[in-house]
Amino acid sequence: MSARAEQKMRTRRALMDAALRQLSADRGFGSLSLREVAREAGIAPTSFYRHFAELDELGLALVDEGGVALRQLMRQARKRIARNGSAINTSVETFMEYLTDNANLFRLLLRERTGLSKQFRTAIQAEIDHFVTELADDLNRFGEDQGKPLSDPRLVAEAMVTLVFNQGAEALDATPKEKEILKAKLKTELRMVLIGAQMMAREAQRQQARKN
Amino acid sequence: MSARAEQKMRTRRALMDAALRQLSADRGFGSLSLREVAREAGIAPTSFYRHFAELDELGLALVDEGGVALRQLMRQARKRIARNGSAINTSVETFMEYLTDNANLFRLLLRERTGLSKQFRTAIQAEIDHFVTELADDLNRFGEDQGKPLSDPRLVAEAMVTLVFNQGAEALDATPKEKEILKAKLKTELRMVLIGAQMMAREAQRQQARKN
DNA sequence: TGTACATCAGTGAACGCGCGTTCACTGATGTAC
DNA sequence: TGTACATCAGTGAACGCGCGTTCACTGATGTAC
Repeated sequence: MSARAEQKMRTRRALMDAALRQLSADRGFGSLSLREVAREAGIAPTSFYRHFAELDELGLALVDEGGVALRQLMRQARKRIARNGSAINTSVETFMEYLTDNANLFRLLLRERTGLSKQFRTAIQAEIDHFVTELADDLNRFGEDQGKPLSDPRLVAEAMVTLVFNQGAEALDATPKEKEILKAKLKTELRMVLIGAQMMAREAQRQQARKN
Repeated sequence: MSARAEQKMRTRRALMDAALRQLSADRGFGSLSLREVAREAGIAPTSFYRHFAELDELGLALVDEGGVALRQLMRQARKRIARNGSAINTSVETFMEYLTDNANLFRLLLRERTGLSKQFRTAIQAEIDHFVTELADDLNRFGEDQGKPLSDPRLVAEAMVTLVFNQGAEALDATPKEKEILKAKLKTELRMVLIGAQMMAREAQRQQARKN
């Protein structure tokens, strides 16, 4: 790549990092201003337009990065589960690790998922849907392997993701001690859903058997 | 009350209604301006200060109203459950009814629960905690009555409220048809959690028995 | 009931501020020959 | 390799805008006697 192109990439990166740095418990993406982000990145406000047509475009680029992080997280969790077993424990531990390492990126996903801009919500929903689909596949495969099929794996996956993301949002601003408590709670919640779904599948099977 | 005090109350009400009216899928409380709310309420911007010291104070008054709605909802649900049985079905139906009737009030609660202002989050969390506590009591009583105790009723209540509020947020901008689907999904999710918690309690009992 | 004074919800002009966006520019980097 | 021209990331001045907040005011309502 030419030196010019490399420099351009570096500045683009600086803008995205500047925006991420300014996200926190009290600053949503919607409260950032173009001038502020440019200032933080060390460039003139007008230079911003060499990289993005508007602030939201930068936001969507960050959402993309969040999606990448989610997919990486899933791959990592699978690898670890294959080694350790203990799917729920391992998944929660992996999730929390990623959450901590990419706090502001997840903050963006978790916050803007129900945020102001339709465009943001749609983009994030797509990433989450992908995540849910993958999880549903895993749950299904896992259940069949163990001879404990699940009723409605997709719904189970949705419920689990809802619970995970919600505790995630709380964990973002929690102390390490609080995080441990949240992890324990989350694991129990997930186990409840999983066991409930197994019982419901068993019940449905029994009813089916009676009919035949 | 004096005519003057009555007029003042009416204006205050008009300000709160104006703010509520401007909340929607694309407008969070944080994006409202004092001037806009005053304009919509039909008074001069400066008159706003006769009623609230700042915009957030109005927002917190709305959160209070949301809390009242939540408590009313709970009372209503209990009454109906006493009549119909079918706790989950009835609760979900009642919740969705309230959600629809007070769409923008719930929008405020659901959105600002994870929103920008610490003050808002704290106030809303307090309302939700109260809600969770009541639900946990109900679950506990209900479980004992039926001879099916629950493991950790408080945690079950938290998981349920998380699921309910999340589907609620989605239902806010859903068509009636989509709402029916969301209701069905939510009921199934709640059933999974409940059954799972019952199974876990039974399992714990068995282990306890073995030890003795 | 009538009068004189106090209260106070609502007003309009004015302020300074940070914002997003435009524009014509500069000067280093890239390219064609 | 050297030269002449093209590209384009970054700039600084300038714009109009809506914002929150202050201030001194008005005039209807309330109160004391």
